[in-house]
Amino acid sequence: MKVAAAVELGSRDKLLDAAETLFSRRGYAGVGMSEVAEAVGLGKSSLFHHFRSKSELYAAVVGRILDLFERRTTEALAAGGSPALRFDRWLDALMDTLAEHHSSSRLLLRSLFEDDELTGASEEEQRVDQTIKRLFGSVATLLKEGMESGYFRLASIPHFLQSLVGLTVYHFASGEFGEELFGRSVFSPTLVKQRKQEVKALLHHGLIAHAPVRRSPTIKGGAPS
Amino acid sequence: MKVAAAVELGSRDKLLDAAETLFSRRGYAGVGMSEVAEAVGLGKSSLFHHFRSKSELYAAVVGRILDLFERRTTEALAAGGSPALRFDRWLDALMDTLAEHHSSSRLLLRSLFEDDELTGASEEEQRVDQTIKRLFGSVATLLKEGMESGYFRLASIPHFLQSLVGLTVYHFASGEFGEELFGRSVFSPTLVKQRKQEVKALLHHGLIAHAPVRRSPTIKGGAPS
DNA sequence: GTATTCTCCGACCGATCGGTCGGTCTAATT
DNA sequence: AATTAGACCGACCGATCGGTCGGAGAATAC
Repeated sequence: MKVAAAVELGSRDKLLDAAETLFSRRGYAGVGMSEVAEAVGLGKSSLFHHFRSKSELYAAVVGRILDLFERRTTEALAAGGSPALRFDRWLDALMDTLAEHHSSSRLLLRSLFEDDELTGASEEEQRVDQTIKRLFGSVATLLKEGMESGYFRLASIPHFLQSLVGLTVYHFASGEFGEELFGRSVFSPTLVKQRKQEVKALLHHGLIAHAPVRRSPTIKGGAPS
Repeated sequence: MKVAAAVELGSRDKLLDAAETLFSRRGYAGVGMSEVAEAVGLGKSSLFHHFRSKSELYAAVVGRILDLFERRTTEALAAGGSPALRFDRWLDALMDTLAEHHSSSRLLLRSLFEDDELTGASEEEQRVDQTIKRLFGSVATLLKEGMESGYFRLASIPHFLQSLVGLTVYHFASGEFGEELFGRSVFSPTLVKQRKQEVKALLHHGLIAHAPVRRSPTIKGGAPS
């Protein structure tokens, strides 16, 4: 049985890693099974030894990163504190995870907005759907508590959720376009830190100034191109 | 010569329409040329009569909706007024266009976050890139003016742009997931109106309450599922 | 020692991929 | 009437698609 030193990944995990990168970049249909196998130096038949079908491989990839997000979310929410504190901790955890796991944003975005990448029938795919629901459900609960406690403005919770996804996941998924817009990778440490600040500032103050502008924030970046 | 009544679309336009729907749903790699042709009752060879290659077809589809967005943006910005007024008009135009043109959001999102859907070499694809740059450039200019005039809070313009895309384009691209979250299609008139209000409220006040909550907005929707 | 299990592979399958080719039919030009 | 040009199609091309099959090689179990 498995004794395996921690440093050396098994073939299965290497395949998952390679598939994750490829699927995140080109989507389900854009990646071939032989391509995934070759990426880790295996034959296509060996890939089919570890995963029975392409859809199973994809579901495994998505399931893995979804589990990661759920774990981080649970951690951030489980540790106590006011809704304000827990929300802030969750937002940090979310953006840290998106930032450190480069392919996660695109994979997540794809599974949110591509309806029929998978048929949605197989067991593992249903598990993916359920995980997403649970994830959004626990954040929704947090938002509700935050509103009841007066920390959040009263607003539509579904819209709130959509806004949070749009503000965070999309940004890290914007890849080359984002890189051109900012002049550096969206994953660069300074830019990640900036994004956190900008999102939090937006959530706190909006983007439209009220009355006299009191704060004198550092103004960064100009028009693109 | 073309006399063609306005009601009957030429084969080329019908192909573009069909391709737009299919590409928006399943992406470049996920759509076959024969599928596009069959969708309008033509043979594959006839499709290749109108478009020399698949990438040319895709570029034509994306170029067409991008031109629409540029036209609407130019209209909204050209009509005079304060930066505040012009921004508000542009935001309305953007979301109206996203709402009425169902496939546009996904197509736009894909061209923003899928780097290598196309090779990026052919002329038409470069034109797409340039249109995107021009579009974002003119909005960036507006934001800059708005900040100088004191209407907008001072913030990073690239981040501001990313936030706007995330708040608007993603929402309309969220398809089935959005439908499940809200209990109705994100394109339904009431939901479109709601989204406009929510986005504007977010831009004006953020999502975090300050001191005593003054406004008493209609609270809509609860936790999903 | 042998049986079992795991991992991997080469060869192959039918189907579909993007794309080509030769040709037909129709309508406008001359 | 003859020619041209555009729209369209069936048949076909080589390549690649997801997936199968039988077996090789090494390790573990008994």
